[in-house]
Amino acid sequence: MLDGLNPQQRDAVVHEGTPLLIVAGAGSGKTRVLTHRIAYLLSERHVQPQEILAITFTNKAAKEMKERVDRLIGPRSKAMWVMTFHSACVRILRREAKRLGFSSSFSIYDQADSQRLMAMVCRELDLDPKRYPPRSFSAQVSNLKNELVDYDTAKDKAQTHLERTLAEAYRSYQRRLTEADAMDFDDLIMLTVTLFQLFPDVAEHYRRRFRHVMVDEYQDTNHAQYMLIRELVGVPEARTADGEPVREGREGAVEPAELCVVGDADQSIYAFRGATIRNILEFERDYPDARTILLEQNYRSTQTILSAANAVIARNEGRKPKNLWSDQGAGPKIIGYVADNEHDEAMFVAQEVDRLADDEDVTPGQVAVFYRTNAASRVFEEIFIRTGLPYKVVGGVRFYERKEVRDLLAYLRVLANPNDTVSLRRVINVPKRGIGDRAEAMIEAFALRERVSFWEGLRRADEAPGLATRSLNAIKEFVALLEDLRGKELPLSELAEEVLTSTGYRTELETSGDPQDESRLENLNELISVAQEFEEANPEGTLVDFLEQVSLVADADQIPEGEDHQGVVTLMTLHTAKGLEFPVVFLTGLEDGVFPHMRSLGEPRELEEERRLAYVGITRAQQRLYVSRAAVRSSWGSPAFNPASRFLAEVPSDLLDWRSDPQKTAWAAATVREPRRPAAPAKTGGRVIPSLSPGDRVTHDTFGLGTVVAVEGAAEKTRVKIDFGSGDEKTLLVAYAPIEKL
DNA sequence: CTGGAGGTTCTTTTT
DNA sequence: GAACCTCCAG
Repeated sequence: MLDGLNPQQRDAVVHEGTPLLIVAGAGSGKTRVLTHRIAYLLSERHVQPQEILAITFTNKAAKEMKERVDRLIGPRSKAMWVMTFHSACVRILRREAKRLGFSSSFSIYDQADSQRLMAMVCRELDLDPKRYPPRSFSAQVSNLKNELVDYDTAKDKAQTHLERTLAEAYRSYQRRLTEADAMDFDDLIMLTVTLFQLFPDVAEHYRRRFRHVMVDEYQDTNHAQYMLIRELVGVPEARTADGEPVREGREGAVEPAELCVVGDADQSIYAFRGATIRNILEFERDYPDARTILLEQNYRSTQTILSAANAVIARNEGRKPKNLWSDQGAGPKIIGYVADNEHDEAMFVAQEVDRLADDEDVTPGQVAVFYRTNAASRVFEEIFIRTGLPYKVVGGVRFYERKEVRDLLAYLRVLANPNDTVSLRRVINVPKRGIGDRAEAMIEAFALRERVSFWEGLRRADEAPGLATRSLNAIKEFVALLEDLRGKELPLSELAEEVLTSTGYRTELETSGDPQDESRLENLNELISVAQEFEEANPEGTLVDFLEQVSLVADADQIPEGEDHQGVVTLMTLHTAKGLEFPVVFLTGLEDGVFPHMRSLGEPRELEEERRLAYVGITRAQQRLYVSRAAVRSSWGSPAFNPASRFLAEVPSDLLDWRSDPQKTAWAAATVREPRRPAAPAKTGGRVIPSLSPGDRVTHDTFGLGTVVAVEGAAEKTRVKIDFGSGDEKTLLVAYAPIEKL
């Protein structure tokens, strides 16, 4: 059980009695430690499998952990709970739903659903979408829930008119959710915490059951998840989201469970969804008798790659110093490439993958391409298709986010839960059946007045005033259709097929002239085969189970499986890449404004998060790392000239081997981005903005002749430092300064 | 009620 | 350059 572990790993596996924090640098074998720890608990410490709860963030991580434990100890592992935060909470909530006023087959709303619902609520409250954007409201409510703030508290805390409006929308939104017998992603966590706090007997049940709680990627937990862990472990002290200590009234009736968390503050990249690095930094304060074990030996990458990663992350302030090391030798240098534009960059990647296959025995399956934003995947797809390179884009416009897929799922959801108003209204006129906005509004008003659900309103449509006969007939037909479908006792996949046929959805797509409809049909068939697979894997599975699984899939769950990733190049965002490793990694789009992202440039804290993202990206590579940037990149349809990413300069130059002359495109560094709308920047209108790089000679209207010393900043904010002789250097905004290039 | 024209926003990152 | 909204004619 302890074979092949280094001393620190061994300590972590056998540690006993007090809370344990494993600070696991990238590639330091943390999954190995976790799985061995579980196996050790079972075989040496006589812990029962059902007493173990191991929590991860993605299904993929959970699945991998489960498989590896299985390999160590065999089928006994089945009784353990190894799952994501969200699945674990759903499992608990389904059992106890009644206590919170939900049915056990409640729907789960993803981000798109909750945005739709929030849009409905905002319209109902008559809010001007310009001043109160529903998307922003939806995001803010999500943030509140991540901090366990309910709408009453939000209302009490509200200072401004905007905050009061938000609290109002929050209340209304939550009421609609409950009426629809639905929970959003954030509710899954928050309501589980509420459940434990409101019903001590439920909390105690789970505390008695789970004597060992393990949490992976602890640096990515938000406040709600932090509290959930506290509740599960059963420690009476906790703190609020603001860091204030609180002591709950109860004393633990059950001895606290043994807690073991694994994480790495340098890989915290989810602050935007409420993750707080404080959870890991202050673990020792939260759990006073905690032990911390550091894993610094890296088994993944060459020393060159690690040195680059160490140098970059060292620029972040206030972090605990950590130095990854490897005994694998230096390996090849990091290769840098400056492309003329994004097409050139993608072409370079494609050619390099080919070359590696020919010269270095590297297969496409060993290669990954990372980018900052999903939108960047397009160019790679175009070029890879043209060059015939096999690839798979992970995430992006996800399968389950496609319109037709959501439509079919919405039908299924309505069949499982008639109160699911968001889904019901989504499909009420899809395909077109003559129930328009007006008819829908009439029904809504009627349902509201009669205090019945929207579905009930539809069923009683003949009592609703103001409906045109034509609309009424259409509604009657629609209701009959759904009731007929609901009455059918069909296996899942056949039910899905039946929905497509009886609604006319399939016929509509088949007979339309739109070439895109062909791929829509393919997607629907794909969904039906997903349903078939589900049936085969879960003979007992219900429609509700299927819908739940579909709601909780993550991007990372779709990564091609196996060591060779089925022979294809894997393309994904840096966020999705966390936790993975590849022999060859291309880190693309290293431009200020792209990566680090434009919106982080002014914010030191966000910039540090971008840097951690860079650290995550670099440390995915095992053997070879490529870094590339494009001098010109079109975004939003118009070209942008971005300077080199500051992260490139943070990689020690002796580790980097530039494939092309960086001077070649240096001119672009200082070029001002083309104005997006010709009218917008009136001040610069008509004037030719000089593109400058260090060494250029310029003249200034008042300061006279000078030499460019440095260029910094992006786009309109590009500043140049110019030496006008006599020792005085001036920093000027290129866009406004009266300078001319000589 | 539908569909097309025209305008607007959008891009961080995700369970 | 796509996906979404709004407005208006038929």
